[in-house]
Amino acid sequence: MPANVLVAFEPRKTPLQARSTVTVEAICEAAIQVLLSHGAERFTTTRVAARAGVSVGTLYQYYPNKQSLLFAVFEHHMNNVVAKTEVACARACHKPLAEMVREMVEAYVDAKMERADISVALYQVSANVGGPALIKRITQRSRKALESMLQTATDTQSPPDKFAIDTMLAAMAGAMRSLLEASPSSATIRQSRDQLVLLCQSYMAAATAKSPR
Amino acid sequence: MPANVLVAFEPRKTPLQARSTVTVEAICEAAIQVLLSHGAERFTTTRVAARAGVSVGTLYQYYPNKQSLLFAVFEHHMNNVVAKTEVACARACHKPLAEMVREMVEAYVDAKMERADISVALYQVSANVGGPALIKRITQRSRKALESMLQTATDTQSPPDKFAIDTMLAAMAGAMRSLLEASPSSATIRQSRDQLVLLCQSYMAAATAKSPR
DNA sequence: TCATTGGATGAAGGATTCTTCAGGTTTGGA
DNA sequence: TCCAAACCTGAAGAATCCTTCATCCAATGA
Repeated sequence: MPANVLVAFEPRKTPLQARSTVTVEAICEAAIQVLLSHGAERFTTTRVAARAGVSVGTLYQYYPNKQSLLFAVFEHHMNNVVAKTEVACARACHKPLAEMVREMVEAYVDAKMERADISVALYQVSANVGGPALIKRITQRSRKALESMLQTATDTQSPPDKFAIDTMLAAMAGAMRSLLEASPSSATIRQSRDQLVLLCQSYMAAATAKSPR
Repeated sequence: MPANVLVAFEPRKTPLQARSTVTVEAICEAAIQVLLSHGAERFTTTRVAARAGVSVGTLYQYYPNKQSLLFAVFEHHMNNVVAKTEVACARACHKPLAEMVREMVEAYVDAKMERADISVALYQVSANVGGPALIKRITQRSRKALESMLQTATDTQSPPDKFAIDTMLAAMAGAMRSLLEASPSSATIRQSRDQLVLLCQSYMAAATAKSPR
């Protein structure tokens, strides 16, 4: 029951005045910082509030519990990444397969890297905050975007199927995680990104090459 | 400082009599069960002891703290998986590249699946228990085994480099995780395993095809 | 047989943490 | 200006948890 899992994390109330908007953003940002500096184990609502420069009570005015705060940060980050991936997919339609894949992978890597600190921090949390349920949703969105794009490839008749796409998405996530957790130099990032592009390109080509030609 | 991180998790004393060996194994097994049924957040030494049918004090006789228990289970599982992968690598020497990769990937998937419950349970924990440090060690071992194997491929001159191998390992881990967390049917497992084989084969071929021919 | 070492017990101290709520402050419109 | 709504505060209740240690039981070998 993914739905039931997720409703428990809904925010308590939405900020109306400008003041509270600032507060909520400060809380989210503080949450990330606390996650990074103290780890998930010692992630405390009190600590978050202190770092955000507000009192605990304020935090609980917007998030019914600790998990909902974590979930909000998690969801926000994931939505941001998928959104950028979707844009890349839309932009890459009607091109050769290899080019499509490259643009999509690069967009994904860049989106993750844009706030590498958040990405890293959230790995500690995803499992304990309805992560799987959310990841399922996100994967579906990504798959749809990819399917639409791949159907318009100029050099393939039968695009890779659902399973191939899901496998690729999971592989990308894994490679990305390993990269992020190594706190890489920008040179390493470029190199790994190229490797990931190659991986996805060759897999997609192989998953396509079965029937046509 | 991976070394300093890891020493803090060393067990307190090793069981000598048969009785205590049973106890320690019961504790480890109970740890997994508690992890699965209660989640990492509510993973408690008291709960583990209760499930193992011993008292908390007994637990602390063998593990200096909660983390060291988790770490022991984690390490044991990882070592088991790498070991089986290494065996597969050794067995697959002096064969064509594609066959090598297939045997190795299948061994990896099978090893993970053998105790899928443990694999799943540990995802919740790896980040908070010196996981990254251990994973680095494990990755190095795996990489070495793969490098040795790939050098003996009968149909390639220049095997894939360090970066390609690491990328593949990370991708495999990611795909595996996604598979495990979906609590798949045995049909799905076979299918995903084949996809993963194809992914690794095509990537390794592509990473090789650069210079030679 | 019996002393010695290994093994097991579980109540309780010490420390955190989550969350609430009664009461104060600020904002924005009438 | 003034008031209602939005916001903020932070001490404290309630609930866990981690870990220790004084004490007892079991095994082993001399």
